[in-house]
Amino acid sequence: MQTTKKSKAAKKGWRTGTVQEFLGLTDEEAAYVELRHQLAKALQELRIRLKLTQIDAAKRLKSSQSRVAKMEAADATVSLDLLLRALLALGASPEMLARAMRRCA
Amino acid sequence: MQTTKKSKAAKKGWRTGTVQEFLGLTDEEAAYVELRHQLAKALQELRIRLKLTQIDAAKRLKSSQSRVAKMEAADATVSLDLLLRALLALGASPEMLARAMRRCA
DNA sequence: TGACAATATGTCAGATTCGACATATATTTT
DNA sequence: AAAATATATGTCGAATCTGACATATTGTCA
Repeated sequence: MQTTKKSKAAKKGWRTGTVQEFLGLTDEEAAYVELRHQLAKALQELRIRLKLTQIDAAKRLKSSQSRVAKMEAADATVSLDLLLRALLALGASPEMLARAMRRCA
Repeated sequence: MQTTKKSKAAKKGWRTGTVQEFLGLTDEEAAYVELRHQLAKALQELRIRLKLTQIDAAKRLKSSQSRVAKMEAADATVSLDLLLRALLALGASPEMLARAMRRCA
């Protein structure tokens, strides 16, 4: 779609730009947020591939359903630490983690 | 050197095995520890490549020299979260992180 | 539709992790 | 080898993160 969407938006008087610009994030912060989202997504995909409910997953992780929901939503109260431990607990391979990292680029 | 070292050790009456076996870690715990160590090493390598002292690095990370030392030592009081934020703050690329992950395999 | 399972969101006390400081131990320079 | 620099280790109050629970919302099937 290239510039189509953007120029249409401009006509309507919208300002355009990246989320990063809008929130005034540094590159580092943006990378951090992106990383969290990629890992969160990887976690959800893995859980679903294993055909587990969030409650099932919570048991394996020795956590609670609500926390699993927050992990998958990359909620601000969830650390990268927890996300990674959760992925490992569901059997994610280093390869899988590496792929998630790559997606941030 | 294959089995040489191991068999020599056996002759001397040493028990052999992995650190994981010795400490009785689950696969998940072992992977977590390994991950921490790889990231810690990557951080140190990056800092040195940038010719920064731990104090210099601490300033960029808005942290303290002692904490940087602990990060590089993969100290138990340092979270993966902090390690990753530190790497990003020093400008590590997603590619670099992916490589560190891979090394865990 | 209404019941039921799954997921999402808000809150909080206890646990963990944080930066900072003091101090010990290398390592380098003179 | 003493001084100067760099790194490592111990401790602590404050800040953040965690699991658990309550509750709301969404999705699914009879």
